[in-house]
Amino acid sequence: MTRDESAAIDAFERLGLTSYEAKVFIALQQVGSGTARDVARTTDVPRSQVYSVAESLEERGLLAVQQASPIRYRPVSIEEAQTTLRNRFEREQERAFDYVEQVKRDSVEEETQEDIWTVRGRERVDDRVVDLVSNADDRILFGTRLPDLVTPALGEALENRAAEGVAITVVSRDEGVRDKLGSLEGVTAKRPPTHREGDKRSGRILIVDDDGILLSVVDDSGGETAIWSAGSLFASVLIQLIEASDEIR
Amino acid sequence: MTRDESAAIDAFERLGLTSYEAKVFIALQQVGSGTARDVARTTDVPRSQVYSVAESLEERGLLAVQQASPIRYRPVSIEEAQTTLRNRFEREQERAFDYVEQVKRDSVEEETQEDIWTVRGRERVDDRVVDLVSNADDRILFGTRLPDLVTPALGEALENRAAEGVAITVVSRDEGVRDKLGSLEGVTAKRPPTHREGDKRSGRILIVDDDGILLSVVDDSGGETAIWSAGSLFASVLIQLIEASDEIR
DNA sequence: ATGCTGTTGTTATGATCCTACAAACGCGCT
DNA sequence: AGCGCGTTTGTAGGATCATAACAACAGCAT
Repeated sequence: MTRDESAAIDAFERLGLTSYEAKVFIALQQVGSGTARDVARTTDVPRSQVYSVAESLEERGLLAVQQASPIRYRPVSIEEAQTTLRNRFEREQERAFDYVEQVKRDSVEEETQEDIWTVRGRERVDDRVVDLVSNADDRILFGTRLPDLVTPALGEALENRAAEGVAITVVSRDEGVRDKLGSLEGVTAKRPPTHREGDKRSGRILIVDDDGILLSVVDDSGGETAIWSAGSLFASVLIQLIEASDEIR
Repeated sequence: MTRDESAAIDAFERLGLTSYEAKVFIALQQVGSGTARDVARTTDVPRSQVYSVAESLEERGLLAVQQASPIRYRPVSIEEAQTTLRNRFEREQERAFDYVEQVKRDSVEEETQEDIWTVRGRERVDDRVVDLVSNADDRILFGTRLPDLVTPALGEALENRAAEGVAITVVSRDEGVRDKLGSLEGVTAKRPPTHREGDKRSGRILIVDDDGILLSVVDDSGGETAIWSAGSLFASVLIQLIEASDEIR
């Protein structure tokens, strides 16, 4: 069992297959088609188990069963397997969220709660940044010294807002960041006036209108953690404090 | 626990969450945000379990944790949760199939094996039909008495083939089927010459070039099962037998 | 301070379920 | 009988579910 193979099996497991199912499917893709014995030979799945495993794979639409003696199995094409799995995923997701949308509380007033939230992980922070940006009505201020933190999704969101007349300022001491975002229609890119030499931990800063703020830091191992708040007194006070300093402006 | 709710929980489980995780996520969407106790109140998840469950949900990016006392939890928006899950799915699928593609045997000769395969389930049959159609070079003959078995994907596939100069004939005694497919560019729709009154079981028939055939039946409970073969002597013989009769033509 | 009460967050402990894995069995064939 | 095929049964291990116990702490009356 190679390193790659067990990684692939793990991935299949996260897609909802059991490890036997993953192994049988992979084995069948290797040998093209074959009997239970053929499959058992190329994997460490016991032959007696192949039958039931193949049956459940058939129900999932990942292989075809030939009624013969001995029974032969044949995998569907890779493309077909992918679309089958994807369709299944979309169907389940729809079912799951349909209900959630039904029962979701209309959280109207809740926006003004005095809450500061923590988000861990680069992608999570990405999502939150885009979400905040997308709700901007008046102005957006975004800053980071790390080009990696400027994602395509952020660019799109900023462009959309700019098209709606939202004033957008990007602040960075990194030329790449300024070029990438400054080239967008309606986006102004600046250098921060001061330069703190020892700054190796700050990640990004985002200010939206006068009531939304996000601030992230990057720890030693590269993990990003952000705090954010929107529509709270906290947020507006923090914004005032930050903008009173001349770090960004 | 309503019927809908447990269905939604099942769907979340198939997406890879545990039932506790699903319950906590749903509960948080209902209440907006809250403490472990709030969550435990609106579900049957024991409060002591909420903490660890919420932690794993945070790792999945489905909720945010507020560092306070007591700890407060807040779900991400439904849209964000969906894209997070979808991204995860796509990533895993890519990982899984990358490996499969690496090791997939170049099954060259294998096409000409003498095999007849069985496919169970409407969607599976749909997929196979589209796959066979897409590989047609010369001509396609498709027939069914059931309008439901004419899917959009089939229509597209036929249109594509027609554009490549493949001769396409659709045979049905159902006017709706003839209209739907006959209206496509390059598709000829016909009525079958004979009419067997007692035919309540046949599903669809597909003949591709002179070497691919698929035949499906519908059982009492509406389930569809198909047999098919391509590139085999079986297939060509069957095609000759069928076309010798005047049932379709 | 002291003691009481209720809550919070953590941890431990069975019960239960599913998968992984192994072995045996019935059957048809030669 | 001997052999391969397909089915069935049994067991060990792990994850999840469900409940309980625990220390730490805040509020409040003595």
